[in-house]
Amino acid sequence: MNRLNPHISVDCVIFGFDGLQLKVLLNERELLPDEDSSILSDLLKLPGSLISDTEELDISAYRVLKELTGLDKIFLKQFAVFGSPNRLQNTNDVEWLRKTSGMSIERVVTIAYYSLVKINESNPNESLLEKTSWIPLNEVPQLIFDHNIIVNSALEALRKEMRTDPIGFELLPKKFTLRQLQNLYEVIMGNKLDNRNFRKRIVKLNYLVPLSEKEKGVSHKPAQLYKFDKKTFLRERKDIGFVI
Amino acid sequence: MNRLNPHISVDCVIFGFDGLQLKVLLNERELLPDEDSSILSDLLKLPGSLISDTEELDISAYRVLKELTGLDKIFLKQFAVFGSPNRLQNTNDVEWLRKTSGMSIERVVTIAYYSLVKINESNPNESLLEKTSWIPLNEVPQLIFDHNIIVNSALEALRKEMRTDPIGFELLPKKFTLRQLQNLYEVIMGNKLDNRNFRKRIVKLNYLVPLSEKEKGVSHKPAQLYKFDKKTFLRERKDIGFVI
DNA sequence: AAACTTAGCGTAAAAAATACGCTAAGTAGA
DNA sequence: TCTACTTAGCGTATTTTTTACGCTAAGTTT
Repeated sequence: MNRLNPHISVDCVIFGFDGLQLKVLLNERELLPDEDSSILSDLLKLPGSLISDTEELDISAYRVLKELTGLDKIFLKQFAVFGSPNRLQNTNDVEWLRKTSGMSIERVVTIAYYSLVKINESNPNESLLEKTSWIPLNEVPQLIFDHNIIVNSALEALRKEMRTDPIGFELLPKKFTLRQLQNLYEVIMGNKLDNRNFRKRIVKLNYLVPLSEKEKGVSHKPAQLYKFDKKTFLRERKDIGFVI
Repeated sequence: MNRLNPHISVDCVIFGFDGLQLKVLLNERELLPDEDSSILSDLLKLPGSLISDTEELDISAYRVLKELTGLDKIFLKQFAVFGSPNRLQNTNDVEWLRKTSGMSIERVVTIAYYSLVKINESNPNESLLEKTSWIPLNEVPQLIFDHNIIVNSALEALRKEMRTDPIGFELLPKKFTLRQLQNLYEVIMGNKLDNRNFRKRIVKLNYLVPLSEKEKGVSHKPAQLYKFDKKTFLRERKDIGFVI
């Protein structure tokens, strides 16, 4: 990696779904030698980095993701930019940023991405394991800088995208049950769905293919596993309407 | 306005609709003294500016818009970021940028906005009038830098947004006919709609209110004028579904 | 007055969304 | 092995929305 550009960064809101809850992957920011952790409340941050000066923005984001999750072909979407002149307010945090980057920092415009990760397939970098954790969305504490705003904004962007694109599968294992799929949509969109009608809706979709396998290790009737066939989806995709 | 930040700019894709065509507002970039215009093909550019170092990003974009259209309460949406390390390739253009900004330029990350303007109410700044023109989307020539890519990307973002939000009205006069509305959606979404079914769809919407006025100056039966009632829309907005 | 264009109303059929009843297949605990 | 319990999974009837298409009315232009 080349020289860092101290004016522009990328931050990633990494979403994961454990079957019941939507979670987000957060980093601890290291304490500075002279900091007293007991009086600091915002020690968690979004994974991110200043960009390298010769690097595509998306590649910067992928780099951050790869370091953290060990995955490299994961869903990534640039959804907003945060560049308020005074978004770096907390002087402790600015000091931390200055020291860890080794550069003098004035204003940093950050390009925000959200990413969807199959939580069970992700394999956090061992060395970072202790400093990284999946936090349920409704338990996210106060974060560094404006990172709470970025998380909320990412969630809205995700919801919006889910209304028009089938990206939910990025959060599920390759083989999933209809129950998992339904839970996912219920949690993210925030409304209950009728079991039976949901099912009927799925059966009509040719790009959701039932496998000849069943769920294992559950304490009730095991459900059929399905997979998402992206090719079929793209081929059959019908023009959705529009709102007036 | 304060000191400029030579690393970050805003660019605006300003859309307008004349009743039949979707157009975009473009600027001429001035010739440098030693340039031969006859050998240059890309002399048009998107309106934009390096940001001021103390300015919110959105405010920078509004500033550009205000200067160009004389309007200040217009629809503006940040939709993408373009920051490829080599997006400023053409050396003539870089030289132009260097001279007009008075700064040394290396890599510029641009925050892209699109804006929707009521074309008949806009009132371009007199001094800029000669250097600004509305170009139909399918006649946009080769532009400076990566601005063609930005225009195409803006159009896609606009289409996507129109599927879920009633933003088309931003492009129409306050009082409009159903024919105008239908033309607008046909042009942007790229498909013909049935006259009669379109009409029925509208009548059901309480936020599209018929006025007691009719169209004037047309060579056929004048149509009823309608207006968009945003308050009613927000109040009655129903949860739209989602794609799986 | 005739030709023409767009506005505007209506009806029937097809498709999609909703509401709800019920059985089947498995697990866990007694 | 029996019973209780949980979730899977199929079906049907009703309502709502979308689609397709026929037709008349009200203006303008020649």
